[in-house]
Amino acid sequence: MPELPEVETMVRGIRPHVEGRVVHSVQRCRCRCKPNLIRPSLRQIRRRLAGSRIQSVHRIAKRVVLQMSTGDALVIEPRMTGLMLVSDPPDRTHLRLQWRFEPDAEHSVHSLWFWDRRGLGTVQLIAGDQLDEHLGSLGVDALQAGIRVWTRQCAGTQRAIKVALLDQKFVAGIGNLYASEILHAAGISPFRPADTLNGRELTRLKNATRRILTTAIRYEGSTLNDGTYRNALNKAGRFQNEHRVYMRAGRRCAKCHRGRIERVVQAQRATFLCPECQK
DNA sequence: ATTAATGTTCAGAA
DNA sequence: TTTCTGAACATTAA
Repeated sequence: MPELPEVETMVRGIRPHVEGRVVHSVQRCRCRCKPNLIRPSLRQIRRRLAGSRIQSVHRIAKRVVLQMSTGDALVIEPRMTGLMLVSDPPDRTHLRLQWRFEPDAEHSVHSLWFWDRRGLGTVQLIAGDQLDEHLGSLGVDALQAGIRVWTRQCAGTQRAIKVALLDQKFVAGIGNLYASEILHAAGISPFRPADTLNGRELTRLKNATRRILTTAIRYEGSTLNDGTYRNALNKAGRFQNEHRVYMRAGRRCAKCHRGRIERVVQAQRATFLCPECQK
């Protein structure tokens, strides 16, 4: 679930509690932790983090980045079910990592937590000069992408536009849920080869992307039926109530009132669309 | 009681 | 070079 709006909500939620804080200690929680959770070793992370200050908190695509005063960056990748929390977690058994802060008169929160039910998420400490290399060839952030970027990227691939939207090198931050919602809002069929979109459609795609993502941020993301996604205070998001196609197969299209929403599979992922108003 | 489905990323194959 | 496939893991629904 954590796509761009959910990760942005995490960042905004933890920022006031963690910016400026000095890390006192880093604890691995008592759940069985997978070997690929953290890099480098916990010992090295402790050595390089302890006593250093969190300078700022950013979102880069679907990652949370804690910029440390030492120049190091802590890059958290929630993947499927990871959460950043400053309050009680959904359950204790899936807590993975805890950062304790030095006591501070201006802050009531004393810990930051990484919680992850499925355990696919990662936490990596990256030296400052290696951050760009670590993030690799991420595309332009979906909220920043202008018509020039959309035009260039779409011209560069024949893949179905829905499949391209999931490629973080194409444009960064969109995941499976928002890809369907964006294409529906833009009135573009998910099957269209990206390089067949005309200028008018590219403009609609750019505008729909910004509108859907900013609205989803305002609603603090989507919490699906499994209830996994939560904001930093363990509260559910509200954008799931605004979905027009995602998980709505068989229901009438709320936009054109003609078609019924269909579920198809593209690149082994579910795609939802209205065959009447997406062309 | 198996099997399918679910959000993401990446390595390796086609 | 680009695109596709399966695996990493946990949980729920059918």
